[in-house]
Amino acid sequence: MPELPEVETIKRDLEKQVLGKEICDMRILLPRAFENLHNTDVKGIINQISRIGKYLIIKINNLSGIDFLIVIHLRMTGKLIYHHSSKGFDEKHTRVVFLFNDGACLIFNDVRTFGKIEIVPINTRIESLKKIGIDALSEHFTFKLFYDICKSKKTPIKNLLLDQTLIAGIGNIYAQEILFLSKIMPTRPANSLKKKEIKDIYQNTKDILELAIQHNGTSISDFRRVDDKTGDFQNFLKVYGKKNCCICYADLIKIKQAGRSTTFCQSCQK
DNA sequence: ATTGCTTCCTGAGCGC
DNA sequence: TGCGCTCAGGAAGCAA
Repeated sequence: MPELPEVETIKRDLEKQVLGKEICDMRILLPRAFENLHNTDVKGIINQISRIGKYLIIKINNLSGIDFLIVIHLRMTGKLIYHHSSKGFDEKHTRVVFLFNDGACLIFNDVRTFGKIEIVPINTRIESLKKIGIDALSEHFTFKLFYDICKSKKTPIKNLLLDQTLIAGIGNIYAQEILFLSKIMPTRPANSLKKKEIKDIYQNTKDILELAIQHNGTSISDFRRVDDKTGDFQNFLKVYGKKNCCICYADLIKIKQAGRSTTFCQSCQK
């Protein structure tokens, strides 16, 4: 599932593949893939691609009207695939197709249909980004800020890491990896953590997200890059989907937290 | 204010 | 082979 490193990988791929290209039309196969579909007149040149948390933001320079943004959240199974032709690709689970004036296209494919696209004129409030917290790789995400967030919440540290209104970008895979590397039990109330422990979690968050980006993300099941290739970081995971601890070989414990599975080592994580 | 449960959705994997 | 069941989970919406 695309978390910060996967979305960043897609962002970088898109910068190489579609930056400067002109969108001339859009095919909608699943209308509910859109958050608020007011304007279907999606035409213009892609002149900037950015990311905040797990959101991808594509800025369009509209030649005959107001510039706008295409804001995309891939959720569980969403993919953006570039295809050199607007024909001949696998139509299964294709929800939206952005057509370029050179005949190529960008396909939004999404098996479980949880992904969302929002198209908004520039300088308007983006509904989906309204409540989002600070990006985990932003320079403004400082240790002091993270320390204060932890000290102000008694929720389990894993739930805190997953709360996008506090810190944006961490999902279920990386939250577990961060806590394993930090040797912290995912169930620990955030405000019970010592300064050194918070420091470790903070540093591991930055380190693992950056390392995962270097490996083009984690392809557990559905994640694919824009050219349909997989990332590599699944080969470096230490707890997610594992049965035994890679340090002490003990059986890993699996529990549910906030409706999502958590795997951890009872003896290595305190 | 805060926390936690339910809902959306499809395919993979499993036991029989 | 095929059926029915469980599981995967991000975030909105709602309830406590």
